[in-house]
Amino acid sequence: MTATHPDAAQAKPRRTRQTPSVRRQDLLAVTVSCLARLGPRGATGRAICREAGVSHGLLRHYFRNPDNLLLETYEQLCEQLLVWMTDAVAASGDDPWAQLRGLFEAVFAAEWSSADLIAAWMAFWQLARSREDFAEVSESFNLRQRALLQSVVGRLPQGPATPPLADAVAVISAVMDGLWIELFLSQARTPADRCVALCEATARRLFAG
Amino acid sequence: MTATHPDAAQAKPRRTRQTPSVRRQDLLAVTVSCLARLGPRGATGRAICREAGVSHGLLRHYFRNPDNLLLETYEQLCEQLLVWMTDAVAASGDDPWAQLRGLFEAVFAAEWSSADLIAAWMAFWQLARSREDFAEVSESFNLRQRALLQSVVGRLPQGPATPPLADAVAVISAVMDGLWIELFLSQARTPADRCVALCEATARRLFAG
DNA sequence: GAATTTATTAGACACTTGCCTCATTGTCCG
DNA sequence: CGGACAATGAGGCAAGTGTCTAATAAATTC
Repeated sequence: MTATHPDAAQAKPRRTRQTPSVRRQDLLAVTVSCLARLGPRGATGRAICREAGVSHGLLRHYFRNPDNLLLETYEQLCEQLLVWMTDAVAASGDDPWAQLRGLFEAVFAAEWSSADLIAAWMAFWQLARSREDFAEVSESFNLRQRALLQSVVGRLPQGPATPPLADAVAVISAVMDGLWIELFLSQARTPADRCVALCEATARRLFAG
Repeated sequence: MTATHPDAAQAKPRRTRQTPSVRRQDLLAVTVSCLARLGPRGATGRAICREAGVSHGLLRHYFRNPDNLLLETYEQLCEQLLVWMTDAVAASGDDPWAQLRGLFEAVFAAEWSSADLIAAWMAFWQLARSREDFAEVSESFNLRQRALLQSVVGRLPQGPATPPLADAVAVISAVMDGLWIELFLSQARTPADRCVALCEATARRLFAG
């Protein structure tokens, strides 16, 4: 997003001898929006290039094939979301309840809970079903996300009837995912702030003292 | 499953004529399995016919087009799941807790919580994003499912700290959906009976007295 | 047993997609 | 400055898909 001269619009892809990262990143971003708007069926290599405003021949120049572009997009998305969540926790001070709330707010922040993004996410879930490489990325992300959640939940002060940690994490995780889906299916029915509130209420109930 | 003459089966005639309703139902069933195994991208009209063992021209004889086949499959699936859930509640006696447990067990029964079926379900969710007709089916199903859940949850005896009905329903529904997804992503990590137990524990906690 | 209906197949058409190859443009370095 | 080389475009080709039409064979009817 550096300022470029109007006539130098073409100079966007700075060419380094190594990796043309800008154009590449551009294609990755377009892939997400394409996946969200057209679904997995419409998000074809040519469609992505069309949307990105480049010729379809270019895809092959940066990625081995369209599937590989999808996979890399997925990997990047997972990485970004993990960083986003981890940062939110880290920025919420030392109180575990504040951290948990920060985590919820991060997940349901507008940046990550737009119906478009969730649609892309679900497209990847599906690809993970039928493709081994996507499944690996998905599994790795799940484990890491679960670990993050557990590290926060594990620090909450336990109440008299608090369930085993694994159960608590599973329930909280399920509520988050379920509300995420709900948000996806009907943005209006369950606004994001209500999702955060319901998540927190569920956690409080699990750790009530 | 109709009885065929042994010599007819042995000769493997290229065209085995079927009752319209049978063949139609056959195509609908194959569509689900195709969607599950190949994902939304692979579940093309021709692939479905291939898997069903009929020529691709036949699809048009029973359905307007492949999309229409998908839509009807979705409608049928929704209808069946609703009946399945409603029956489970009805067969659980009059105690609301028993009914709720019956509902959970129905949802996570092997018939409906196989990864294949959930995969098909998610494919439909995605189609609902980009297609109006699919969205209508999805919305209608959600409302009816929500109404069923609410009718059961609304009869539970309230505890001192029970949240508003709408919140309780939203949380329980979210946990169900979330665990469903979890089941889909990793069949091994969260077995069905554990899903049922977690759902029930969550409900008990909401209505603890 | 012939006539009619209809489930079913086969094939053709236009179109899209993924893969590939070659031409062109712009940039960098000697 | 001019060659080398990466970034990009354009187009061809085989394979797959959806739609349509015409030809077959099984079932039904008279």
